[in-house]
Amino acid sequence: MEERREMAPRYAAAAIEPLIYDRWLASGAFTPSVEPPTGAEPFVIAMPPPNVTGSLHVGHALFVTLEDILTRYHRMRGDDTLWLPGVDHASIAAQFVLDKILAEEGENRASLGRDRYLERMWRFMDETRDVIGLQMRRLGASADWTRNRFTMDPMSARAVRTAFKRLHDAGLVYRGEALVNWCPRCRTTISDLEKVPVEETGTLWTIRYHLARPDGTPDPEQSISVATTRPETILGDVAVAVHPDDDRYRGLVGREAILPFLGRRLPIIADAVVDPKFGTGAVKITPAHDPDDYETGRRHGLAAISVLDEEARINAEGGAFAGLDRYEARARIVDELRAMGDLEDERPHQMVVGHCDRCGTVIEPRLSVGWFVRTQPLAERALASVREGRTRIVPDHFTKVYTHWMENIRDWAIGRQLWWGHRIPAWYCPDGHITVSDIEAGPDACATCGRPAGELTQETDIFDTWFSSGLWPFSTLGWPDDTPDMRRFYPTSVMETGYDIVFFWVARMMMLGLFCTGVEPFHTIYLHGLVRADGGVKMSKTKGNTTDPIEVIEEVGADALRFALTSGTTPGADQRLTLAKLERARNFTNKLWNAARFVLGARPDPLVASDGSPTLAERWIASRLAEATERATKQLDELEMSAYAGSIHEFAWSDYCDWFLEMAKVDLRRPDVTDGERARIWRSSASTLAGLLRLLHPVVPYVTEEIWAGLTEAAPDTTDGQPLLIRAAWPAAGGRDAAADADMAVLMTVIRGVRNLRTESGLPAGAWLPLTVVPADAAAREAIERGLGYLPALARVRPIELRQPGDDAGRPPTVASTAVATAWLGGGEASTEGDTRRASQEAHLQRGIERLQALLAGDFATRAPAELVERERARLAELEAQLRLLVGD
RNA sequence: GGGCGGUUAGCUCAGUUGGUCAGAGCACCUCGUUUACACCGAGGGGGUCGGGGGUUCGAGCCCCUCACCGCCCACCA
Repeated sequence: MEERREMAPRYAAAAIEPLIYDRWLASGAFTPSVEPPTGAEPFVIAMPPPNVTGSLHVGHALFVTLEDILTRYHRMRGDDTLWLPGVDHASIAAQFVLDKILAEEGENRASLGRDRYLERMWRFMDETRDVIGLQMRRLGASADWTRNRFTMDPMSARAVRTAFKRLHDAGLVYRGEALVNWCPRCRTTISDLEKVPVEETGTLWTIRYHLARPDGTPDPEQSISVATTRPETILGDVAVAVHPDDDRYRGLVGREAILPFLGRRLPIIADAVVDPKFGTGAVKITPAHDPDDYETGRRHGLAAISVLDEEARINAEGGAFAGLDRYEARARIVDELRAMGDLEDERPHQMVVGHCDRCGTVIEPRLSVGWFVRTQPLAERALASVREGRTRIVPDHFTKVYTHWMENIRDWAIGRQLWWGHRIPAWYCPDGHITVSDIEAGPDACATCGRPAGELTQETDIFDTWFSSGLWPFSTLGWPDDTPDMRRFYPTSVMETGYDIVFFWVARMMMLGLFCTGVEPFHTIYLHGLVRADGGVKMSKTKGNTTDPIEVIEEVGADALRFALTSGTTPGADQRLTLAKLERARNFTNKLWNAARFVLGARPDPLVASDGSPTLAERWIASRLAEATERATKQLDELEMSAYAGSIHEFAWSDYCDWFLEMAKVDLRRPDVTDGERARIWRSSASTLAGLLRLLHPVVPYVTEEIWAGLTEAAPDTTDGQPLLIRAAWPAAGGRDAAADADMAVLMTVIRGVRNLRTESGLPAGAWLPLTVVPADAAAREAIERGLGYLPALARVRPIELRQPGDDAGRPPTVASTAVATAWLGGGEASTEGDTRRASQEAHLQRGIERLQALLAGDFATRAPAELVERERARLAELEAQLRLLVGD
């Protein structure tokens, strides 16, 4: 342990934080004890494992902070707490990133081959995994690193195989042909979720198809025109469809048109899918390249002809256009149609085009055979869990989003034609039988015909990354085995993640968790918002407006970043991280530091036994601490992290620093104070500080831990002999002291009134002025009497004359009046400025009085609860009294 | 085309079940070198809570409607 340093006036977060993290790590505090503490409730928080594709951004910092707050809180509560960290292998994203790196090295997937490519990927993973781990630690993540997991580790691989086999056995996965989303650049299938719709202005071309004469040749006189945004796909046309009730085309149904360039005969069919009002009312049918057409083709028994290859070039089916890229082909076809006189129209057209979420390339619907999860049965259970309250979504309004998606869910294409990921554990035998196995080495023989393993070939597709991510809450704990961790830490208490991945991840975890384990994978889904750049725009690397959390930490410290990200937010709502917010948070850590510097520095030496009874300041702050503790506990239990941060900030800054410490100074410096009393007052300061540190530790763990270290030396009895705050107990709320609260309220009112009066009257701020106080009644007088000792220092007044109620003889024009007392300062005449202020104050009072009089004259007085009416009456009386004083009767 | 969220002081945002809720921080104005902190202290100015209706004794908070802003979902060629 480093030597105790002199506390500097500035808190040097960046220098201190790493040392503290090492202390935590060495203490083993992050890892749950081998045996769960007796009687402890389990608390398990789940995090979205970051993609191992690079370093963390400030959005990751947000989830680390929120999860760490809950983890630290529950650990202090004595719960059997686990926060299991890890990373996700992110197949498509990882390959996208690695491909770019390889390109710089003059290599590519093909030049390396599968094995060397994967080798290179593992090296890349090892590097980034370390970076992510270090960043999380720097943020203060008190996660259990002994259980650090990776979605590509053997434990996860086994869970993936098992889950797939069980789904297969249950008939919930199938292999089949379908039109899938294909990214020609990533060269893989992607799910509907990975396809992002982009509004674009394209072109709507109208193309004339000549009708076939009986001999099969095009009729130059007769034609039918179709509208399309994708002329290149006409090469795959197999029919032309019109609406059955469309009189314009009634006579044509059953006849045939001739496909330009290829001469294919296209039956003209009738189908209600056609909107007669759009375009020409006649639609070209291209089953292999359009989802609607695919369905239409199936209904009419039409062939599906693929004309594009995996890189979206025209294939051999395209005749003379073969080999051309889809956009080149489009231009050529349009040109030639125009030359032939068969391009009837060409106009700009607003449309939505699907792009690859990863690389931005326009997605191509592509006919292929692959593996799918039959989602409906799974979704029904996942819906019931939320509907019936076994899993709760916070904030609540996301329940609707979740429900809507689940109710309209479509089968999930889980195969990916990539290399990096879990290979689908299905084997094919030469006779076409499929064997699914959960054994790592694969099946011994074909499950259907018994052909030996040597004759079987494994599926080359890998799983969609989200399939393995979807098993996260239990694949990380040893499932499918019935491990101690499974029994102890499953299901998860709070699943904390961003709302942007509820479908990708949360929904899949719900479905797979329920299927695999039979229970909901988590009790609560807490969704946070996105962190946006200053100005409200989304952060993105291409825009260059990302915030590097480590840079921020080096500037203001991890605590400040954590506090800034936590406070002033609403669950599920986006937030902007501004410099002002970070500075405010940094100032707060500095404030704490200095408060501690004062308390620790004020320790009487020697510190004798305490003597005497607590002062008003001591009793009041104890009462306030009790209230703050109660509130913080409730807020954290209800996952209101922002409100928690705000309320403790308020308690620390206002109650403890601005009021209590200032009053404690008065008590400590009283000339007649005994050593025993001084010791008692100081111990109150220290123990309140200890309580404050405990309450604050979850959100600003470093600075509180550092101060705690000082406290354990200076006042061991306030820290339970616990050298590390991270292991200290969350405080139990003490009792309130109603009498102290009431006295303090009176005193604060008087002090604020006098301070206000000083400024309002234009009296010098630094001057000691005589004060006259006339209490409103005997009770107020007693309260003021009890707090009288604090008045001189806090209001900078002396001497003080405390009169009997009603005795306001010699009252000058400028006074401060409140419900509890009237007071005035001597030693100065009211300035001109004071006069104008008085005028505005008078108007203000007048307005308030009129409003209250109107209120009390109406139905309010008879219909509202009596206590409310009373309260308003009292307010009116007070305002009237103040006005009388102001205008001098 | 549906659905959701937002619109509160100059800025960034809090406002739990309708009744001191009109708030915080920053910014602004005045004052302050009292031995924790100027990354500070004291005081102050500033908002008809997007517009318009309605329910209620009483509405940022509930209902209707309109206007912007943002997001999500969606197969119209």
